[in-house]
Amino acid sequence: MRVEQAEIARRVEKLKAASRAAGVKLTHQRLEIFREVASSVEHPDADAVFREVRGRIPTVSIDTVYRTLWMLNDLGLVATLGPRRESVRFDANLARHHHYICTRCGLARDFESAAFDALRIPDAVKDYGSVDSAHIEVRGVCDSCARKQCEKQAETDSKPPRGKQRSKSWPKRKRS
Amino acid sequence: MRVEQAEIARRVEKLKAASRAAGVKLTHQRLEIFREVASSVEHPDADAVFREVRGRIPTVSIDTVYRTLWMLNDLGLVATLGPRRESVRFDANLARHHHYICTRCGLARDFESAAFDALRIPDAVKDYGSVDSAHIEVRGVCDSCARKQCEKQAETDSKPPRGKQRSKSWPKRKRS
DNA sequence: CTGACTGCAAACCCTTTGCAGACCG
DNA sequence: CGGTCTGCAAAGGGTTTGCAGTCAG
Repeated sequence: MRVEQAEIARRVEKLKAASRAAGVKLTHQRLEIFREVASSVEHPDADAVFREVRGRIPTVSIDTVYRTLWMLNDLGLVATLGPRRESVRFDANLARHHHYICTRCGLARDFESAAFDALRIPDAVKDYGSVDSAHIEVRGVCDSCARKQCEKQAETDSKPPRGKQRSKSWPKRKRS
Repeated sequence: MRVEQAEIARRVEKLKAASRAAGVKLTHQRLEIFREVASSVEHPDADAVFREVRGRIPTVSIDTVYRTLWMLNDLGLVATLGPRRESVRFDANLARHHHYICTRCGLARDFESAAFDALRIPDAVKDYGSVDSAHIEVRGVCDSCARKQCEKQAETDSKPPRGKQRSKSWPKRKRS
């Protein structure tokens, strides 16, 4: 699943304008990195972007991906997903939206909720500090993982799933 | 700010019951690690728990903290905060609640919203997979950081804050 | 007593940074 | 052409793991 061409083009235009305005150079690498985030609905992390972009520019380095992603973030062209810090995922959808996240594989998807958007943030929150954004985070197990779970259940069979097996159950991203 | 004694005691009882039920040993270290998460409202990460617990058990190692935290998570005695994976923060408040997070220092606080809890999750979400939980994540800059920002503004003075200064602006956690 | 648990140290991996050459504007 | 940007390599720093001794039950 990808974002529509028209929307991607619109986002790229915005990038061009912003680069000019900020006085940063719009290099081939930067354009492709942005294009990747802008056309994906997967909320890729740096490594995922890297793998994709490498298909088009075989010489890009992961460093450039990191640097560019943060630059885009500073320019306000992408947002980060997650509480912030380490292993962040990026998001070029700047419209108001919310996230569904699979706790097993990390899949992230957007959804909208007019009902929530109409809600007022409780006053108690303002005592903590300023409010820049508010969104819903729904967690669950995505269909794909649920299916795998069933298969695994079949082979593991009667063993009670008790503690201690975390590291193995979360697939780690690997640099290919 | 800490959780009340009575609530902590209740949580510890639950830990004891769960350990017995799961057949895992309730060691001194595990008890103190859990007690730390259970009495904090800071949503500490592994390192923060480590620093605190070390005050009471000078010989604990960070490894044990990690192992125990994930074990508690597997036992359902603590939840994780954030989309999951790496540099996760833990939370022993299992009641329905929401999070305020400072994008500058990472401070995390709970709040409640009956209005949100009454909302129904959009049907579109169910297409992605099962729904285990849903909560609001409000992001902003906490009062403490806002104050520091002002001071810094004073010395940096007239320089326009454009792009490229991210690494420096996010204080990194350090092991003491 | 004995298997589960701990601490140690080293391995892992993701992310960042210094630097010299490449390239955009 | 000059300053920015890139790729490389190495450092940095958080998290995980193998192992042998220790301790809860």
